[in-house]
Amino acid sequence: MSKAASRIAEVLVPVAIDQAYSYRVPEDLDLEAGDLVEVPLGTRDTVGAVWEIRTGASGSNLKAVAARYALPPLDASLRAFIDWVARWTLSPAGMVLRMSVKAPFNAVPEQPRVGLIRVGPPPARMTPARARVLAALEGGLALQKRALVELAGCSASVVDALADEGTLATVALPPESFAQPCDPAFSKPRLEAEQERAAEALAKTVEAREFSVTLLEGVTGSGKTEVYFEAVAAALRAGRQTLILLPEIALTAQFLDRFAARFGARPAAWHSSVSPRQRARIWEGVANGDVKVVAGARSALFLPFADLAVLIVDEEHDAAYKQEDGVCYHARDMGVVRGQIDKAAVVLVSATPSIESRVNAEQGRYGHLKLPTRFGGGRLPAIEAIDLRREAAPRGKWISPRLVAAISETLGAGEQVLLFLNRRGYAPLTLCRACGHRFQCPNCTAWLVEHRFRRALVCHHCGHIERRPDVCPECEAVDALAACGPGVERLAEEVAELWPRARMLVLSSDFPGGTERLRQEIEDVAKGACDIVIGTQLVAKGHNFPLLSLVGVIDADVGLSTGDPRAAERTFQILQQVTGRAGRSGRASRAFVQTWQPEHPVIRALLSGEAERFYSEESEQRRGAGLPPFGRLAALIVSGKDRASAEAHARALIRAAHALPPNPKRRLAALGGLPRDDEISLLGPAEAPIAVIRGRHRFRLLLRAPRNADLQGFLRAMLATAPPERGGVRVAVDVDPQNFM
DNA sequence: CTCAGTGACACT
DNA sequence: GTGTCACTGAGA
Repeated sequence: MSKAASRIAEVLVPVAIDQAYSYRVPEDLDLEAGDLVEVPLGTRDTVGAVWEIRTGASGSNLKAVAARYALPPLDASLRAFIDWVARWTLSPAGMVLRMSVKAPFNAVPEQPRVGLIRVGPPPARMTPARARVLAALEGGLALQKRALVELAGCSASVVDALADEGTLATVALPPESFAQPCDPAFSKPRLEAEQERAAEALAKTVEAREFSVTLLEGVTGSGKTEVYFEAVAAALRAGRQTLILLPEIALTAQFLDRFAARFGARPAAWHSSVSPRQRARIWEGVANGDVKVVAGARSALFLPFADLAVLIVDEEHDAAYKQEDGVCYHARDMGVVRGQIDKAAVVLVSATPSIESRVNAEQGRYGHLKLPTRFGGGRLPAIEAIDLRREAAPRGKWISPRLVAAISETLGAGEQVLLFLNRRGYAPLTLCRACGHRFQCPNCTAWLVEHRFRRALVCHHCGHIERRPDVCPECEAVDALAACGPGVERLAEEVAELWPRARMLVLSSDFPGGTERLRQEIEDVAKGACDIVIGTQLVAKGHNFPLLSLVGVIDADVGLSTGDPRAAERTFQILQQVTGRAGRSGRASRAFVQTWQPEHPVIRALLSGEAERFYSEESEQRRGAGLPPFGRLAALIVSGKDRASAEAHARALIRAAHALPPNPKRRLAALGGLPRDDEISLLGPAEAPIAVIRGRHRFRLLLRAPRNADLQGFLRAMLATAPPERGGVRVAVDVDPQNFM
């Protein structure tokens, strides 16, 4: 009945399953570990990756592998990485695999690309929208319909109508541009002695062909990018591959062009707006080694590199490296692991490194290269504090007289101004002057933020939105609602009053038109398309605004008292980054920081330029509190539609933790106090839902452990003994969470 | 009695 | 993640 021995493939499928499933290998199929195959799963056929081939006594009771895809196999190091990430994040291995393999299968079949081009006379009836379409096609440019619609800001039907009238015609476009070969010798810049030393040191770590991590810490404008490009050059000379990770928003044409100026071609770009077709091609090119350099957002970390030599994490402190949904991971930390498994050189780059990386460098776990001065003799802006207790703005205004004068002066000199305020919307709080009613989110403890443009009150916590009423819902007073405090919209109002002739742009994450449009706007600003930029934190992120010579921080204290243990670090980083935006092309520049608490350690360190002092004070505090990087943290987020069942489940988890076998290596510490030796302490229980997001009540349990404790082991045991999730209750695990609420 | 909507469950 | 099955409540 059964054969003596048959080959069995252990196949991991990209669904929420933690183990590989066993399939029989047909006689005529030659399979190896790593091969991508099609296997039956339930009623359907799905993609899978062969995790292991073994011989078994009988495979006749197993389903058979259906086929092998003609794609490069996942090599042993990628498989090891996927396993490692799954264990670390406590996610099903299949879900981690999914991040690696979905690209080549999502591609739509190659379809000819068509563009629209102006061929005929203007239409009989001209409208503003039609005019914008024609303007976009000025100079015989051919654009794809989607791009054209976006650029002209009109609907697709406007374009269709113009095509019907014969004004526009479709033409075939050449296939999408693909990664061209990069030349390490294309245009090597002249580096200064300091940069050159750092560049050589990085190139050496690449040439060593072994795992290493180096923190490249350089002030804004110190030429960090040019320095790490030399590590890329070293990899290219060896014919090996490079991955440059960037926060999503920093992946602009500006960055890609800068790369092209050095290497003669753009790298392969990998981010959310790259088409599925292009993704599939990049995936294959990376797997077979043809694509040498990828510049990508965090998901690029899971690409199947054939021969990764160097992995660069630019702006390594950026919170955007944290993936919050699905598999919860931090791309910087997982990048270090990938480097270790692939025996690659890892380079962490920042002007304001995370405390974690800084401490690792100081303790000798990472190499440490510093670039303390600006390239080309450029000077860091002089930072001045404006003590709002003495120099407040007039009532209902937010720009103090001294900053107003500086702005006028700068505009008069034809230079750009950046005003930074990390608050979206018009006003962070609305209250009734008659009865004192404050508009609060029905779900969260947060105030509702007025968005005047949208005429709405919005919760920035959970997304709840309601119409802004004219009448107080409490006392029914008419016209008594008062906006309290500034948001960027309100600041824009003030700027428009003060400098009516200045060209102004508000950049915030709720910018209408999405990321692509935002990227475009940022590039226009860099070219001088506006005089005053008002921005939330996204303006702090690694863009060059070469014409900028004045930065004004409207309220430096926003975010200092949020209860998040990383609040001080975040504020320091963002203020350092945003004030560093000024004067990058060597012109004299200034930064003004308006604050209510000039003696706060973060503000003091910023003003004195003593980053060292901030880092050592903050590290000491972290050490004292047992927080990362000296201790470890994990959060369990319990969510459910029904508040009571979610809360009950959170309590059941706590009981499960306390009921674990009395293992001296894994004792639960009493609440509060520091975990000693290898104890793990449970902070909580959360008495109230921290938020209600999309109708789900979320509770958070926090676990704190010493650095060497087996936190994952503890969590696994805790989850295994807890009652099963039911009643729509979900538990998400976040190991070493970056975000607290 | 049917049908859409919801949740629990299994998938080799 | 996704398809299936059982169960629920609204409507003919």
